[in-house]
Amino acid sequence: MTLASQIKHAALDAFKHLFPDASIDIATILVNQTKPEFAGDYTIVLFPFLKLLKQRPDALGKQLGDYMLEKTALFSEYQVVSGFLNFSVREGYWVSFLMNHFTDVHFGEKAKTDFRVMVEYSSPNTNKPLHFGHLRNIFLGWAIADILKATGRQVVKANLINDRGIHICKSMVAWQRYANGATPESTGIKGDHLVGDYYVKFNDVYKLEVAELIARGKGEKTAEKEAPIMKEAHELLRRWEAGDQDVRDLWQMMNGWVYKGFDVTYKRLGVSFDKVYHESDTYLLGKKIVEEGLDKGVLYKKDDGSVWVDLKDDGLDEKLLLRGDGTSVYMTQDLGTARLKYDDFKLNQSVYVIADEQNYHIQVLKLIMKKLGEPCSDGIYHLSYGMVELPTGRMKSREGTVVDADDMISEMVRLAQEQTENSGKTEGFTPEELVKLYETIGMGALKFYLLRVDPKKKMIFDPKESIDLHGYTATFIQYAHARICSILRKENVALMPGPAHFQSFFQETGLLPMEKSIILALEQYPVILSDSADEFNPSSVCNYSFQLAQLFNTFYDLHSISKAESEEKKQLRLMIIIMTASVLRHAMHLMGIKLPEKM
RNA sequence: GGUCCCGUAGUUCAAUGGAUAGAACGGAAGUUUCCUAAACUUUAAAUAUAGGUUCGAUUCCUAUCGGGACCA
Repeated sequence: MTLASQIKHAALDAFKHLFPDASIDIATILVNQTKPEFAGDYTIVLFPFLKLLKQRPDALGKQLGDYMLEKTALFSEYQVVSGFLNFSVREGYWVSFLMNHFTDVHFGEKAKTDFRVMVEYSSPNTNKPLHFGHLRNIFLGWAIADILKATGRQVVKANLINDRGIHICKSMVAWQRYANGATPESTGIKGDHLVGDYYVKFNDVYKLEVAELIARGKGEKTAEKEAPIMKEAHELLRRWEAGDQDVRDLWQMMNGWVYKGFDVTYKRLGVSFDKVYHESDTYLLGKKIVEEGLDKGVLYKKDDGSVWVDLKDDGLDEKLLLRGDGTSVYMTQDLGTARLKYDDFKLNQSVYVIADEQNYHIQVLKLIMKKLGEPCSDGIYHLSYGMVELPTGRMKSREGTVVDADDMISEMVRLAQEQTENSGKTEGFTPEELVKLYETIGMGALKFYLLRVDPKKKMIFDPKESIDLHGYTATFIQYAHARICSILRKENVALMPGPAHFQSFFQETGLLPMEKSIILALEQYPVILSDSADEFNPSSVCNYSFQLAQLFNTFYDLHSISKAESEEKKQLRLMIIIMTASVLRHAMHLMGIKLPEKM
């Protein structure tokens, strides 16, 4: 049990004993870290209980403090300062905590349960390459999946590829018309980019054709409908749905190029999936579910044959589920996929990592599933994240303002190289090691940049400003880690030595403030992890890791480890930095970020 | 028109209703015979506005002003 919750329970006991008549919920007991300007380590806020217990702050604090001091062995002293009860934790607690955990590479994790959760993330369309926004999605999905895993869930990482629909048909038309059979092999262009180029080409041509029709006197709406290239795209889609072999072959070929391209990017990002779904496989199941819904009377048909669900009782609107011509909409295939996911894995929870522009869509999906009596409807959780925008607003592929993911990765790695070379830190590395190092620093910076912000908040990225490698960054954490490793190398201590390496001769040694601060921070890691899982928020892990690295850097500047005042101090500090490095590695590993041993 | 989200230092971000609102970048001033200065120390600088609830509000409620998303 963590220290904070031990204190809560101790306080609850004290309340029960001192005020047997009052009933106090443990949730109302607030235990905070004591502000640095006051003496103490942890603080109980007394205000919530004053009225209920008819007590003055000082008197209540004294009773509570005396009782807890006597009944537990945790505290050395306490002070009451205007409604706050500040406890100082015994040094022995910190030292034995450190000795018990400093070699535990799984520190912070929870025991495995059989709670099964799927995290669907990435989920690209196959008509264009990944962009900066996708990166936020991918890193979030990866991080939250690993956080859930570390806190005891069985996790399935899933990717749902939107491989069918008008968008890919647009690329197909443009390719047929203008590519002269160009392939990734013949052009040397990465497959997803090649297909994306023809998607752009489609829009260019489309614009011209519309303009021409308007010039010939057509209205704008009509022109947009009648532009030949658009009609061709719709014709392709119709033939695709009808199973036309030529169209299917072309579709398969071009999607194949895209998948190859995506795989290269995924590999470089260091992410993978346990299960990949394709919407071309699930949309028919979606139609079936809609028909079942009609039979159950949950859904209804309008005169034109279209199928709807009425959500007015839930404060929403009517929602279309099948068009009059029987073709499906996004919602249809999402219903199919949702059931398939459940059937495949018997999930307790199904997490969708999807941008907040689809808040309404997911809300509706969940509601419809519930109405249809689908088993996993309550388990649907929308990990909704804010879009990544440019200072000028949203990225728009039509305006060419999209920041490409592959470009961004290369740029970050290049930046890492540039800064490493500028600071003259390339000595002692082989060329291969340097390549690896630049990749580690560049990718780390990119991931951290996108994960350090609360997912719910939209973020603004200015391509003119490069992502920093100083301050609140992965680089900062990596550097702290490398410094620790450097010390351990010089001291001939393994990164993860056995406990036997250290003698248990620590008594009350007189911890320095910085020594205690770091141990205290380390002690909190399990809470950070568990909260981050509960809130689906990796940014708190980033935040914590940065603070821990900051503490270490301050400590490092203030106190020598290898030339500590005594052998005992040296041993203590070695344990502190071993555990610090270990926790940093653990936390960053969950973010998909590597920490070098040398940089 | 309807629903929802967001306004915190110059900038990018923190702060389960709790003590004097924290960081980072940028600004100013310092630190290298000493374990990696990608670091450390000091310093100036912010809760959009007006009400309300509360012992206590950046946080909850109402209105206004600004920004954004979605649904016809």
